[in-house]
Amino acid sequence: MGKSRSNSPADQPSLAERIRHEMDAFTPSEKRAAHLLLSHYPFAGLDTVAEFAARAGISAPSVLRFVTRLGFGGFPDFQKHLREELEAQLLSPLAKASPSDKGQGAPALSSFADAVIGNLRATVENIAPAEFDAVVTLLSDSRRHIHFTGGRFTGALARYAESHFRIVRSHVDYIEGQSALWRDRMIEIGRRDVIVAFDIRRYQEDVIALCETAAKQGATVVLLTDPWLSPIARVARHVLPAHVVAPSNWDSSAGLLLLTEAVVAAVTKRLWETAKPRMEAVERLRNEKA
Amino acid sequence: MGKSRSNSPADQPSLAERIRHEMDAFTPSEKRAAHLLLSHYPFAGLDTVAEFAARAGISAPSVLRFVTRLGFGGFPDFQKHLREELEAQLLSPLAKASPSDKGQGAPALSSFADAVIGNLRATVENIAPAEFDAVVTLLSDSRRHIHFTGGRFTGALARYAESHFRIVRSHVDYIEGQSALWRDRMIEIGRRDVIVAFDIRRYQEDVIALCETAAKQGATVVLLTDPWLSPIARVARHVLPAHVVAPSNWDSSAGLLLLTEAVVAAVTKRLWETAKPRMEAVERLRNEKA
DNA sequence: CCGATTCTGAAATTTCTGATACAGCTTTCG
DNA sequence: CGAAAGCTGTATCAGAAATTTCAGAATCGG
Repeated sequence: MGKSRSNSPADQPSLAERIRHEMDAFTPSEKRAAHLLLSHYPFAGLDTVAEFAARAGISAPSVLRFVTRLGFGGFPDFQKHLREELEAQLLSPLAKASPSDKGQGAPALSSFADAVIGNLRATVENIAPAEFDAVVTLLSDSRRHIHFTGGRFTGALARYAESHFRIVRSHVDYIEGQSALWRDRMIEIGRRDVIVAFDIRRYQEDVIALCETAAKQGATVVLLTDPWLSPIARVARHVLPAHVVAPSNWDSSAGLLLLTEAVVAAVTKRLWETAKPRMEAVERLRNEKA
Repeated sequence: MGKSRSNSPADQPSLAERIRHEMDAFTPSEKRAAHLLLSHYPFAGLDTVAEFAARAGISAPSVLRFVTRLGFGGFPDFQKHLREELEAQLLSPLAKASPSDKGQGAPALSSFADAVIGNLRATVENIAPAEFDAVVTLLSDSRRHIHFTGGRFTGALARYAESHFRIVRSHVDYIEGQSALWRDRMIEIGRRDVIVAFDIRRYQEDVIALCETAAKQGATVVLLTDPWLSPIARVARHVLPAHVVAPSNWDSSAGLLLLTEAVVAAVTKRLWETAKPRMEAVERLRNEKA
C-alpha cells in the first residue's frame, strides 16, 4: 500500500490538535471547515466533499483548499489519515486496558502478554459460531478420518492437536507437511477424510499443495490461519482465523492454540460416552509399559 | 423478505454480529469478504471497493454482491451504515466496555477463552522477573548448546520453541522425550549444555529421567511447568510456572506458549545483530529450494 | 475612495469509483 | 456421467466525486 504523502500514522499530535493550533492562520471559510470537523471529529470528514461543504456552509473548493493547506495531497489522502488515526485510537485502549504494569514484572513479558490477550479477544470476536460448531461436529464424526498438518512453526500446533485427538478418538494422524512423503499417502485420501491444516503467513507452498490435492480428491479441509487467510481458504470448507500480531519479530500462535484447545475440549465433551472408556484404556496401556 | 434498505442506525444487532451469524449462508468469496471485514472491523469497509476486494483477494463484483446480500442498496449505503455504527459506538463508552457480546458467540469458545485469558494474567503475575530475564540471558548465550524436550502433549511446545530458536541461533535441537533414544545422546551432554524442558501434570517419567541425567552431567536445566511444579524442578536452575486449568477435560498450554513466545521474542531481540543476517540467510536457502 | 491582493464559489473538467452484463468455470444433483 | 444451477472474474459503462479554472466578491492598504 503506497501512501502518497507524509501522512504517517505516527504523527504524535493528532490532526485535531494541529488544527486547533493553526486555527488563526486560516481564512474565514477554512475556519468554518475546521470548526465543523472539530465539532464532529472525525466523522464529519469521512463524508464526501460536497456533503462536508454543505454542512459547513461553504463551497467544495474551499474544503479542498482546507485539506491542501493541512498538507494532504487531496481529499482521499485526508480521509485515509482520519481513518488510520481513528483505527489506532480505537485499538489502543485495548492495549493499555490492563493496568497490570505494577512496575514489577519483566516489562517485556507483561507487554507481550497484553498483546497476546488482545489477540485472543479479537480472535474470539471474529469467529462465526456456526463455523466453530460445524468444525466441532465434523471432527466428532467418528466415521471420518482426520489428518493434521502444518508448516514450519504451525506444524507443532498440528502435532499438539493430533496428540489430543489421538486419545479421544480413532482414525487420527499427523501428516508431515514439509517432506514430499505425503504425496504417497494421498492415494488413500478421499471423501471420508478430513484435513485440518494450520497455516499462517508466510504461507507454505507444500502445505498449500497438500490441501489442494486432498480437496481435489474430495476430502474436507478445515483451515486455521491468520486474518489474511492462507490461500488454502480457497479449498477449505471451514476457516477459523486467529489474530497473530505481537510485539516481536515473530507472529504469535496463541490464538491458534486457543482455537485448537477449544475444539479439543468441545469434541471431547461431545464424544464423552466413547472417549471416556477409550482414555481409560490408553491409560492402562501406558502404565503396563512403565 | 423484500430487500428493502432497512439500514436504520438503530438496528440493535451490530452488523458484525449479523455477519457472524449468517456466515454459513455465504458463498466462498463472500466468506472471504466477511472474514476481512470482521478481522478489521469496521475499517476495512471504509476503503474503496477496489481496495477491499484486493485485500480480500476477490473481485470487485463479489464485494458488491456481498454488500447487496447484506441488504444494502449499494456500497455507499454500506459505508454509511458502518460510519454511523462506529460513531454511535464511539459516543457511548458503555457500548464497548465489554467486548464479550455473549449474545451467542459460540458459548463454548467464549467461556473457554475467558478462562485462558485468566490463566495468562495469572501466569504473568506469578513469574519472577529476575527468573524470566535470567532465562533470556541464558538462552542468548551463543556458546551454549540448547536442547528442547517435552512430554506427550508438551512435546509440541518444545518443537515450537525449537523451530524458532533454530532460526535465530545455532546449536539448537530437539530431543525426543518419550523414546529411549536420548540415552545415547547423553554422553555428549555436559556443562555447556542447556536443557529446556516442558512438563505438566501428569509428569512424564522419561522426561524427568532425561533432565535428572542431564543435570547430573552438569547441564543447566530450564523448566516450564504448571503451578504444582514437575519433579524436574528439583534439578532445574530456572523454573517458569504457568497456569493451566481450563473448563475442559484437558489442561490448557496457552500459558506455556505465552512464556515460550515471550522468551523467543526477547532472545531474538537481544541477538538481533547476529540473528538478522542469519534469518536472511535461512530465507535465502528456503527460496532457492522452492 | 480606489487599486491591489486575497478569498470564494459556480461551472467546466478530469479522474476514479461503483455498478452491470456476460462468459467461463465449478459444483451440485439427477 | 451429463445437465442444470450457482459462483466468480473480466471487461465495460455510467455516473458521481474530486479537482481545476476563472471570474466575481470581499478585504486591505494607501
